[in-house]
Amino acid sequence: MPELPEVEVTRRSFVRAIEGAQVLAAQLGKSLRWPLGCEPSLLVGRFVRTVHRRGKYLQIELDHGWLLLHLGMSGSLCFAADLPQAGIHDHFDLVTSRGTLRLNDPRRFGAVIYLDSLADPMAHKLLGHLGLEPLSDSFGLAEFHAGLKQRKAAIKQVLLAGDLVVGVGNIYASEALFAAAIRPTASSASLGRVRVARLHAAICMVLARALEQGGSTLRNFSSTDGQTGHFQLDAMVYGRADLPCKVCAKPIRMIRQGQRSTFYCPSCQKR
DNA sequence: AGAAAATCCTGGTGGC
DNA sequence: TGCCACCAGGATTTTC
Repeated sequence: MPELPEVEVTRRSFVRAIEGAQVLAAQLGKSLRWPLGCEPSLLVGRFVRTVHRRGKYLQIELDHGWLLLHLGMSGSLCFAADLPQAGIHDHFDLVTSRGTLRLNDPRRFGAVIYLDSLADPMAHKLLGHLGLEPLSDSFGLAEFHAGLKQRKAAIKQVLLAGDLVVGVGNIYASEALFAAAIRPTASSASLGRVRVARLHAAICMVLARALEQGGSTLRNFSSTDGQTGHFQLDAMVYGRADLPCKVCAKPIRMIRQGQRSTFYCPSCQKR
């Protein structure tokens, strides 16, 4: 399932190729999470300026308007000159002069949304509340600490919520907390400066490493050129319930927090 | 009111 | 083999 590193890997894999392309056609398959917001034919003739990313959202900047794109939990994009006829799970094609950008999304939790040029894409309700970008300079330790202090929920759930820091999904939340030796159930506000600094560094490290490695692929993520990532090979705790901790050999524990599974080592992450 | 918890969407997978 | 519970990200709704 695409998390931030996967989304960034996807973006990088086609941004250069699609910049400057002119839209020749747009086709919608089955409906996604939300309606596109315009007739697909409205996009024809427009030019692609570039592709940005905010959190797990990709923003295709056109010469007139924007396409906001989310991969949900099973979405993937491919961009190629020659694509076979759309398959059962292909739900959006943006045919351009440089190739076709295709969204494949079996579970259809993903979305493609058109915003007209008057809209400020950052002000859109889906983006407006998003937190700091963990891979950018804006992810400051002081700001992160201040945000953590005003939330009482379990640290794992604060990370997951996305309104303080984006892109730390279920996998990376468990991994970052392990790397920082912090128990996922610890109250966010209870974390002192030293542990917050450790967590901050861990989030940066875990995401940067996943990005270097081409994103994680717990199921079937692949970037648009078909390269698959391999983060799952190095997961320290995620998906390893009852298996020995790679550091201390005690069994990894799985618990549920807010309907989500969390993995941690009770010995390495004592509080 | 604001924070936290529950719910919902879909389809692949694994257990029986 | 067929059925069914389960799981996932995150917006939305409900509860506290």
